[in-house]
Amino acid sequence: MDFTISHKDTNGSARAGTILTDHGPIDTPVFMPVGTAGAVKALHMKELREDICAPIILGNTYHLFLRPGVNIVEQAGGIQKFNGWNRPMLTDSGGFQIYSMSDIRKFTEDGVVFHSHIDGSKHFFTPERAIDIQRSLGADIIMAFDECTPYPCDYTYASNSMEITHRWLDRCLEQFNKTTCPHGYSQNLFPIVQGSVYKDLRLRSAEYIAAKGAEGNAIGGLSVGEPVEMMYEMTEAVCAILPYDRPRYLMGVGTPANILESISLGIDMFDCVMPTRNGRNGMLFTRNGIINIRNEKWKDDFSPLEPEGEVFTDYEYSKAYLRHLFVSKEMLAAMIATIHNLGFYMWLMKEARNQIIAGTYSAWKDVMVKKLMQRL
RNA sequence: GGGGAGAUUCCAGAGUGGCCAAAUGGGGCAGACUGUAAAUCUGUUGGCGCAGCCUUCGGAGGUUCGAAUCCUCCUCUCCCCA
Repeated sequence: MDFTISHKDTNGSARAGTILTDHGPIDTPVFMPVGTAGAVKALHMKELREDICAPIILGNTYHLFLRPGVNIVEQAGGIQKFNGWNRPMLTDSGGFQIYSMSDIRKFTEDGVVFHSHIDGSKHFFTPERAIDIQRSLGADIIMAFDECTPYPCDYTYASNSMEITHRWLDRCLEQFNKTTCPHGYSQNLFPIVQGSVYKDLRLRSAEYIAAKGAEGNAIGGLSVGEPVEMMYEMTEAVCAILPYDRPRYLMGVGTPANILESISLGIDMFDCVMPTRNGRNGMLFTRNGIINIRNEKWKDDFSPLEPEGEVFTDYEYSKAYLRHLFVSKEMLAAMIATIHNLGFYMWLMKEARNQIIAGTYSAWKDVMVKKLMQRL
C-alpha cells in the first residue's frame, strides 16, 4: 500500500492525498460506505460503483464469520470476488461488536467469547483469530482487534482496556507478520488508538500505535455518545502524534459536520452507518441541510431531492414522491434514500478535497458545517 | 315475508354497572439513529384556561348515587330461511 499526500490546506491540518491498494486507488479524504455483511444495504454494487462512485467499502469480520462463514468467502476468492465489488475493501475486526453487542459476549485478556446473535452458538475471538479470519476474507485494509469502549467509561476501565488493546495489537501484528493473504495480493493492518475521552490515555495510546510503523492508523472508541467537543479534542491530540505521512482513519464518524471538522484536524478516512441506516429511516442529508422526508410538510413538495445534485436520484425523484414511498413502506424508498445520502457524502468528500487542493478548505468548511446541520 | 346478529374514540376491534377518555392492532403525527443484531426503535394520537374540567361509545327517552355497559322505542347495517 502506498499513500501520497499531494496537497495541504493553508490553514489547519487538512490534507488531500491518494492511497494505492492492490484493488485500485482511493483519493482522500474518503468516506467509506458500510457494508457489514458484504453488502451496502439496499444497493447494487453497480450503483455503488457507477452512480455513487465509492472507491472503497467496509465489511465486518464478526458478521461475515458467522454468515456465510470464512470458508465460503475464501473459496469464492476473497470478499471482493464474492460480492462482485472488485474494488478496495476494508474489514473491521469485530472490535466494535465488543461494544455494540456487549450483552452477548464475555471479555477476557485472551479474547472475547461471542454468543452468536443468530443461533446462540459460542465463538471465541482472539487477536490471532481476528487476523486469520481477515486474511481469509481478503480485504485490502484489515483492522487490529481492539475493544471499542463505551461512553461514559471510567478512567480505570478505559486505561485497562487500552492496555489490553495494545497487547492485542502486538499479538495481531505477530500473527499478521507470519501469515499472508491466501488470495495473492497484499493486505495492510491498521492499528487502533483507544483511551476513551481521557487525553493522557489517548496520547499514550497514540504514541504506542505510532511506534508500530503501520501503513495506516485508526482512531476508535469515539462517536459513541460523548460530546462532540471531546471527540474533536481527542482527535486533534491523537493526530498530532500519528505519523503525518500515513493515512489516519477516524472510525465510525459521522455526521457531515463531524467529518468536515475532523478533516481539519488531519483525518483522511471515515466510515459510518449514518447515510445508509438513517437514510433507510427517512433522513436525507442535502446540500442545504437535513430533511426528515417522512414529515407531512413534504407531501406536496414536488421539487427534486437535490436540485444541484449529480446522482440520478437527486433530480429524477421529488420530495413528495419519496415521502409517498416511505409512507407506503415501498422498498424503493430505502434504495433512493441510500443512493441519495451516499451520493451526497461522496460529493461532500470530493468538494472537501477540491477545497484543500485550492487551499481554501478551512473557510469553506466553516460555512458548510453550519449549513449542512440545519433541519429543513 | 320469517328468524338471528350487531351499531364503540380516524379504521379494525376489546370492554357488558363504578378501577373507562375507554385494552390491543392499524393508520396519522413527531422523534431517535455515528467502526449496522436496525427496511429498526421510541413517543404521541377527543377538547381546554390541563395534578382539574368539558364533550364522547347509532338516536331519543328511562332505571340507578353512578351507564359504553341495564330497560323502552326509533334509525341503520349484516347473516340465514322463504
